[in-house]
Amino acid sequence: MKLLTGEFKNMLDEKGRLSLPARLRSDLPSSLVLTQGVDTCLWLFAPEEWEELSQRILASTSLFQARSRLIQRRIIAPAQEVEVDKLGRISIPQSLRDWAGLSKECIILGISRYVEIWDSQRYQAYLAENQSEFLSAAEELGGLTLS
Amino acid sequence: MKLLTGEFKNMLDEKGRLSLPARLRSDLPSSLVLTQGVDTCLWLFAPEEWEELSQRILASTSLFQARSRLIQRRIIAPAQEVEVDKLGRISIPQSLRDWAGLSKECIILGISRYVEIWDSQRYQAYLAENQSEFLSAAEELGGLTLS
DNA sequence: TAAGTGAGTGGGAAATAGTGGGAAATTGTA
DNA sequence: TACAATTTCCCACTATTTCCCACTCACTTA
Repeated sequence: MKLLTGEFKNMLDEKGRLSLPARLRSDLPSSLVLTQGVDTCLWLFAPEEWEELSQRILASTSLFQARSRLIQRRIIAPAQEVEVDKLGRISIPQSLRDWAGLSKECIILGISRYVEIWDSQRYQAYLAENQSEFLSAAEELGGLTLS
Repeated sequence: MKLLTGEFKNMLDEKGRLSLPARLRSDLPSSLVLTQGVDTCLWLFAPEEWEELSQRILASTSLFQARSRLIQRRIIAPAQEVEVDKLGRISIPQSLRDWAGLSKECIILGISRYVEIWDSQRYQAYLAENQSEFLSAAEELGGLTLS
């Protein structure tokens, strides 16, 4: 699969539609799966990727364990299929919009195998809060070098 | 790949384009990957270098760990492919321009396997702030000798 | 010193991407 | 069954990006 990365800022319109950045769009199919992410953002997957991820989650969780049910309810349950319209937009269901706190300005992150959608202010706050954590995580990558 | 070094000062034009210094250009392919660096600068890689680095990062991080997501969002997500136009310029996407605080005067650093792009003022400030840190880091290299 | 070459800068025109809004269709509700 | 509300489809406008070319300045070479 191609790169599928980049950080973009697009506006959610009054009808709850969001343009996918052209650079990401060209590598995505016209039918996608949108769900709640682990932080307060939405995750957008190609159907095959979602299929694989959800199967793996289901395989490692059980109906009879509280923690498992939590995971299933938080990740699997909210998933909805969305279509890319012919101008390259998706319409984000109200429930997901509310949950992620999307107001108008959104940040769209391509993370190689999937896409994240954040409310712009929340994302800035998230980065600010985690700046020092990031720096120490980066130090830990110190072992990685350019060959 | 050849040694890719040198410190250059070029101007970002009003459309967000930056000339790559001719000396670096001749050793770079016409398609490159630009992303956020760990400090407030941009990193520019040849695609193969980036491919290798990003794969190693992705392989050592997980969608389900907070620190991993932070690394992915800060390093992997902002990466975008840029083309060198036939006059040797790259067009720096708005989001990266804003993030690195590039206004007009930019410093371009060749660092052997990759290139850094700094806002001139920020780079000066960075050097000034870290002068004593540099001196002690140099001391630590004491074991290294010529030969 | 003058001409030639190469590097960097700037700007116009065309193409593309993003945004907003109307009309039709669908859904839910009374 | 009729009405209201929401969603979907379609089109138009505007801003941004991309492509192309011209200009200037500095350095080299004759």
